[in-house]
Amino acid sequence: MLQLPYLREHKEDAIAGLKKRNNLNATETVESLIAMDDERKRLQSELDTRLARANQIAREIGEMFKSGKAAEANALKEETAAIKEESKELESKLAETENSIRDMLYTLPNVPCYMIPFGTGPDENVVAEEHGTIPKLHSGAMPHWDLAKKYDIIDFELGVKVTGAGFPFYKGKGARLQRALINFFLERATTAGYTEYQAPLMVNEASGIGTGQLPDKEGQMYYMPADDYYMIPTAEVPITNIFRDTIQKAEDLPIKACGYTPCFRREAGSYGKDVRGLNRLHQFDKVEIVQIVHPDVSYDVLEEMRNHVTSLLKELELPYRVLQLCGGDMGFASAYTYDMEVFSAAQEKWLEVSSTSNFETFQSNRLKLRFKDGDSKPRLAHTLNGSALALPRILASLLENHQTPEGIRIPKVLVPYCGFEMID
RNA sequence: GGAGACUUGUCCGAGUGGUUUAAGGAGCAAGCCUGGAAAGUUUGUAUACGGGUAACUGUAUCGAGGGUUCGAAUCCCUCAGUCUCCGCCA
Repeated sequence: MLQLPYLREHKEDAIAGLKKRNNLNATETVESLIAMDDERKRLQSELDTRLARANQIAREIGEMFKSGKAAEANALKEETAAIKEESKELESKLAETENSIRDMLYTLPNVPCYMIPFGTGPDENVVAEEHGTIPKLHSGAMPHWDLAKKYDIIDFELGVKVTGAGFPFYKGKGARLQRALINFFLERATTAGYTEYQAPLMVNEASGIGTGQLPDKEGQMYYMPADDYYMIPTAEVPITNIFRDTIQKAEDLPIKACGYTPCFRREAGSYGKDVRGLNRLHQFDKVEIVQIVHPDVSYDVLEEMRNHVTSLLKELELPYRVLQLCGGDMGFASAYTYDMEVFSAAQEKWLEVSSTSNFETFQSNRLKLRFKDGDSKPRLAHTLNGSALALPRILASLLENHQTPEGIRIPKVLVPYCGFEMID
């Protein structure tokens, strides 16, 4: 959520930035927010005047009762009736104005960093880095969904029977490989200084609001009405919300946290070959890394996180590229996003396996996540997160790229984690 | 799921309608004291939104939200959470 003082002081920058997101009427929105905020201030100070008077009267009445002047006290009481009525009216107008401001701010996306290019969609993302060579597959090479069947390591039909489409079973070496990947990713994250958490897989509404999934995008999350909980779409939600409503000490920054969780996404309306096999699931596994940092260093930290993610891909011997997303393709809360994609050799396409973003103060403002340097005023921290990594597409790419006529070769780095060298 | 007790500031803790503008203590910070430190002592020590160049000042916040009252940490209602006991349970 953007901050009103920021919108006031950097109005032109904010509007220009929002326009990078194809935001049709950024100017109008920002102008009307500022006007509503002026109104809010006016109402607030009028209300404060009334309340100050009412408090004063209450104190005077107290004194009078004490000194036995009950009659005078009763006379004073009459004055309060009018004040109360005015206060009530001002209060409800104020609440109304505050709600309108809040609703508008909730639906307003983050202002992209000044370095972010214009662009209306995925085609205009910028390739920031490419690494590795695309493997030449032997004749008879298969896409991962056929490999999964051939080696009996993933069962999509069984998932449909037990739950529904998008909830596969991993089986035998498939399951062990998943577990190996999770352990490998967690091991690398904790070595890099991230504290590991095992988080709840359901969150309450306040947490969904804190990281920006609510109130706008409840459609992407599974919802449990009996208890008013949401299944997490990413570990970012519980892990970042650990720090909601806190004031950190500057010397404790950066805070680095990571966690493995299954992730649940409804992804309504998806279909076709883009969602075939492991390409898009309703439940998938992911290791997430999160940092809470001082605003001065957040862009250095973003590069650090990018390097962390790409080093994993190198170790897994997967060809990858890093995209710098353009304004039109960036997520709602992000100021700057890198997407990491691996090449899936049999499908012959790039698959997104990580999205690593700097949210600047957009999340921390919603979360009320601040830090304090000595006696200075609390300031909003910057938050960042990244997938490190999402499993299914890594698995798809591993299976397809490393397939041989003899079986699927496990990258060396994973062998100690899964305990076998080939799936055959 | 049932019954009861409870939730106060950074922490502990007092407070059942009006000098509570939240006692007292601990911690922390600064000053004094000291050769230096400890002890002692004094002062300060929350957050949000306003007004003011500033000193300062107004309002709100005692788990959350509502209500009663001229006035609520205190009384009433709803909800959440913690603890104890009972029931059920991996």
